Amino acid sequence: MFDNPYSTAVLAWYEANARDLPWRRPGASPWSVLVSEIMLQQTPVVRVLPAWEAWMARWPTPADLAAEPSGEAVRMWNRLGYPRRALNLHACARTIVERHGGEVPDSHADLLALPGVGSYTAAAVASFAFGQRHAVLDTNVRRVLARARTGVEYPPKTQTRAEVALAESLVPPEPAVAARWAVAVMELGALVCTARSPACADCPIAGQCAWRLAGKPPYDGPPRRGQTYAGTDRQVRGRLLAVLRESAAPVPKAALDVVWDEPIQRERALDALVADGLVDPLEDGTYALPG
DNA sequence: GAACCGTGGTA
DNA sequence: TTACCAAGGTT
Repeated sequence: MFDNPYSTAVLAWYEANARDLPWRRPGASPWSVLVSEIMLQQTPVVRVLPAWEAWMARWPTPADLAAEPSGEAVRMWNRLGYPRRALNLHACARTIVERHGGEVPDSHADLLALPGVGSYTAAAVASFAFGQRHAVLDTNVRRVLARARTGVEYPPKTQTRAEVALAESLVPPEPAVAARWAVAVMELGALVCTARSPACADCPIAGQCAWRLAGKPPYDGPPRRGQTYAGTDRQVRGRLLAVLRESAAPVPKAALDVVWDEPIQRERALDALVADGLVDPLEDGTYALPG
């Protein structure tokens, strides 16, 4: 087996250009890596940095978080978005304490069994925290491979088996090199091979990039539309939860009612938050973050 | 497989 | 201003 045709150039580029992110430092614990990966799901690094610092200062180990009510995790999550991730992280902490002796498991299968941990996050933690050999396929890597190998500007909207097979075919054989490759190619996508205006002049594999060599043909597939937000249940849920986050005490329903005029949608959103375990309806008719 | 799940920055 | 994008996962 040989390393892929990009690895030498990408690894050298990473050595010189990697960001100094706290969860990448030598002393970073597997727990701190897991926290970073959950926080980074669909969320930019610049917004995760302060949240991660505060989280790790308060709950340096899974046991520290597991000892708290889940609502404290939701409150600490603040406005990072997708607050069920806070619930997931809290459930991860309890599972890690109850089933793994308080240590983040190192096997891909055990990681995958944790709530909120899918194939990407399991591979990322196994690779970054434990130095294992896995294909780590996130949105950055998908874009790099689409361009360099497939010759198109953007990957398909949903991940395909062909993309997984391609990513797996490029993983260097040595675990330590594979782990380095995983973080390096991801960083290349984040800093150089970006979605909007890629900096091909700074790219270490520009000479081997199928898309650039084809003259950078523009994307011609179906519209890659993002979800609209204004007026959706998600916006209502966000407002409702914000009220509870900002209140130290349980709030009367009237305090929730004022955040959205339309009662049908408001009730539906509140019911969904309760069903999701993000809101606790108390017996006296008030509402609170879960205990 | 498509829809849903938050929030904020940028062009 | 609207639309897209940001280290995805679950149903």
